[in-house]
Amino acid sequence: MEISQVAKKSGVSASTLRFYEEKGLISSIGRQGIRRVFGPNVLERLELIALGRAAGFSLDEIAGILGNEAKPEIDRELLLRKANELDGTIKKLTAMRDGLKHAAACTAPSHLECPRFRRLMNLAGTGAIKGLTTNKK
Amino acid sequence: MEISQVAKKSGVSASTLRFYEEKGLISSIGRQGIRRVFGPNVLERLELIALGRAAGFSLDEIAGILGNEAKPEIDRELLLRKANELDGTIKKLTAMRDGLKHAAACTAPSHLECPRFRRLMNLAGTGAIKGLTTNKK
DNA sequence: CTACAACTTCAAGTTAACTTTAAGTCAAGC
DNA sequence: GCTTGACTTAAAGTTAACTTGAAGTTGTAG
Repeated sequence: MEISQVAKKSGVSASTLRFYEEKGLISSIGRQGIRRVFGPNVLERLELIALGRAAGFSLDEIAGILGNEAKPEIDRELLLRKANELDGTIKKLTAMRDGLKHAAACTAPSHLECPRFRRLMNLAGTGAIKGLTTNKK
Repeated sequence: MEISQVAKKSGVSASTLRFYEEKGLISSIGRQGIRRVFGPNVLERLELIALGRAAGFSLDEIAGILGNEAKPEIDRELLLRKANELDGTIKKLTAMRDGLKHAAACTAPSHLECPRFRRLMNLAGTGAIKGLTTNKK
């Protein structure tokens, strides 16, 4: 497959594919003239990368995890650690969500006068809720 | 208070405080010579900013929400929208976590042969799980 | 044969939220 | 009166994950 085929099938743009190759995340099976040729397993690999990204791994981490073997064996302990990390994130976000919902419904004249909102502010201020972002767009 | 006092009390570094001021997120009450002087309500303001960040607002969004009034009144509908957004994020992360936990425990010889792991990969690949990041460090 | 779309490389640009650096100001202590 | 340390500004640097741009190459359709 040519790069545009891979792009179309995977939903990953050609420039990103080149970027991923440069980073060692994927590799082409060879060249036809100057053009990259990819094997079909690159699609699986791209799904693994997407999975890793969704789980919160950086590209560098993913490169380390997947290695350069065709059939990567992923460390189960690592998965568990990441699952637990996600668990913590989920708990914090849940506290956040509940606090926001309350604040939206609260009858206090100002949010600043709502004790629950204050608690939430305090939580956020102390950094108890940290390391969370939702991407732009 | 001088900037270092605010930094110490809030846990926000002096350079960040200047940066926030430049962005219009906070403001000093005046100057003593060349040095900024902050009023006590800047601390509350910083907590609100931290709360907003934790909820996934960008600094620009927060600036828009808080305005430049001393006692900001925050749009309840906006809070609710953000709460719902968080709800979606939580659901995705939960699916993710469960998938990872399963994959870690799964007895299939390779993750690639576990149907549940494949489903997870597919989810991530289609972008059903998207717009999520956990910050570095 | 020639045009053209799709590829190629390499370098530089983008965004967010800061941090770092260089050069300067200023009040206080010795 | 000089040093010190905490402040000041403005500009440049940082990081991640890409995207964009410029300039060149190639297979194919007409």
